[in-house]
Amino acid sequence: MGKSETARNPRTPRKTSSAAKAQARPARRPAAARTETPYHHGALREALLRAAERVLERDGLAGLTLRAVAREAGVSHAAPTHHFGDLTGLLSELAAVGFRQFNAAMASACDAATTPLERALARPKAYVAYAQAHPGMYGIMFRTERLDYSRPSLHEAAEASFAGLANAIGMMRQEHISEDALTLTQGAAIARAWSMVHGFTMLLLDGRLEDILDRLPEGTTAERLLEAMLTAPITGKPTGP
Amino acid sequence: MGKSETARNPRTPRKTSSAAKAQARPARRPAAARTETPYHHGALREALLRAAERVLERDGLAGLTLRAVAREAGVSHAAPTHHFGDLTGLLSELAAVGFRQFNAAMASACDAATTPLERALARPKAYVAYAQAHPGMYGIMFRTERLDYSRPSLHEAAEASFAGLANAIGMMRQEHISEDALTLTQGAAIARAWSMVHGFTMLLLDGRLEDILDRLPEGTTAERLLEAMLTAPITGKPTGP
DNA sequence: TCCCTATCTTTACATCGTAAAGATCAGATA
DNA sequence: TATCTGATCTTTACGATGTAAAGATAGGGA
Repeated sequence: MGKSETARNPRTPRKTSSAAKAQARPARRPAAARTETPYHHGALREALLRAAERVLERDGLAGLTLRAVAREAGVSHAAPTHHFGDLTGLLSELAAVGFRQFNAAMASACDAATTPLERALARPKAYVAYAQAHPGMYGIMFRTERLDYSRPSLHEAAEASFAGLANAIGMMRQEHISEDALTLTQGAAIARAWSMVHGFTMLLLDGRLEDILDRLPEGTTAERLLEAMLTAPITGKPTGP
Repeated sequence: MGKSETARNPRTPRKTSSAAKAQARPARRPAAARTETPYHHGALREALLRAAERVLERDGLAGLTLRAVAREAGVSHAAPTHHFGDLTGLLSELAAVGFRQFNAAMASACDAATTPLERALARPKAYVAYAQAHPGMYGIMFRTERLDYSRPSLHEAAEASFAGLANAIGMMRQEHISEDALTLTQGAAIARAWSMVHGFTMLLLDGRLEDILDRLPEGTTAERLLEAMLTAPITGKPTGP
C-alpha cells in the first residue's frame, strides 16, 4: 500500500538514514523545523489521545489500533507504547476521556432541567444521547473487555460516573445514600435505573430495538420510547419479562 | 513456541484418536482409518463449532481465533475458512448455537415455574443464570460487533429469542401482542423488561455491580438483587435515575 | 475407468502488538 | 563549556492473526 509505515516525516531523513546521511544532514537538527515538530513532540501523549478519538470516529472500534493512532498522529508506530505501555493502556486512557465527556454531558443536562419531570428524564436522555452521538467512545467505555481500571485516571472518571448516578437516585427518593451501606431497596433502585438506561442504550446501539420501533406508531423515536419506558405505569403484576 | 502451526500432522492422525494406528501408512488411505478420521473429516463443521465452544470456555473471547479453533479441532488453520467463510462467519454460527441454548434454558425455566410470582421471575433469572454460566458465549451473542445477522441460522435463533420475550410480556399483561403493530405502552413494556434484564446482566458480568453488592446487607447475592430490582414498588416519582 | 466437485492442506502476505536496541534532544552536572 | 543522564522517539525484529490462492485428496458418478 505504498507508504511503508514511516513514509511521511519531514524531519529525520527516515529510511535513507544510512545511504544519504552525510550529504543531506549538516550535523545537528535543521534549526528551522523546531517551530512545529522538534524530534521531541512535546505533547505527544495528548496528541495521541486526540488522534485516537479521530480514528475511532472515522474507522470505528475495529480500526482503532496502536499503529493506526501512530499514523494519524504522524509518529512512528512504536511511539504510543512509550506513553501508554500497551494497547490496553491507550484504550483505558481514552475511556477515561470518554467518561469525563460523559459526566460533563450528564451534569449540564441536569442543570438545564427545571420541572421535576424534566429533572427525572434529563439524565437518561443525556445518557442515551451521548451514546448515540459517540457510539465508538461508548463502545470503548462499555463494550471493550480490554480496560485496566487500576489506572487512576480511568478508575476516578468511572467512579465519578457511578457516584453521579447513585446521587441522582438518592435525590429522587429524597433520602441520603450512604457511602458505605445500602438497603436492599436502595440498591435495587440504583440497579434498576442503571440497568434500564444501560440496557436500553446497548440494545439501541446494537440495532436490537429496530424491530420494536418499526412496529410502533409512525414516527416514534427512540427518545420517545425511552420516555415511555421510564414513565409507564406498572400494570399490577411485577415488572419482569 | 515449538509447534510450527502444522507440527503434529502427518496428515490426519489427530491427537490420540487411534494413537499408533497410522504409524505405518503405505501410500493411499489406510483403509482402516476411515472410521474415525479420513482425509475428509465428514463432520468438520460441527466439530469446529464444538471446538470453538471449548476454546471459548478455556481461553475466553480474546483467545477465540480461527487458528486456535483449527488447532483445537486438529486440522489445518485454513480449514475453518472453507466452512464459515471468515471469522465473522464462525462467530455468527457460534452465536446461533448460543441463542438456541439460551432459548432452551429460558423455555425450561418457564415450564418449571408454578406460582404467578415464579412465572414472572423465572425468565429473568434464567437469563442472568445463562450469562453467568456461559459468559464467553453471552459475550459472543451480545458484546461482539462481528456478527452477521443476515445468516439465516443466526437471524432465526435471535428472532426466536426476541419473540419469546415479547410473548412473555404479552401473557403477563394478559393481552395479545400483534405481529406487526404495537402501542407505545406495549413497546415500552417490552423495552423496559428487556433493557432491565440485559442491562443488569451486562453490568453484572462487567463487575460494575460489585460496588453495589458490597454495600448491601451481608450475603446478598446478585440473584436477590435482581429479584428486588424487578419487584420493588415504585416510589411515586417516575422510575428514572 | 476417468473426471468432477467438495474438502482439506500448503504456502504466502499484509497487518497487528510488543520487545529491544539505536538515535536524538533537554537539562543537570562537572 | 563539555559531558553525562534520562526521557523521548525511531528502527528493527519477531510471533500471531485473518485471508487469499494454489495444491493435494477423497468420494461419487459419467
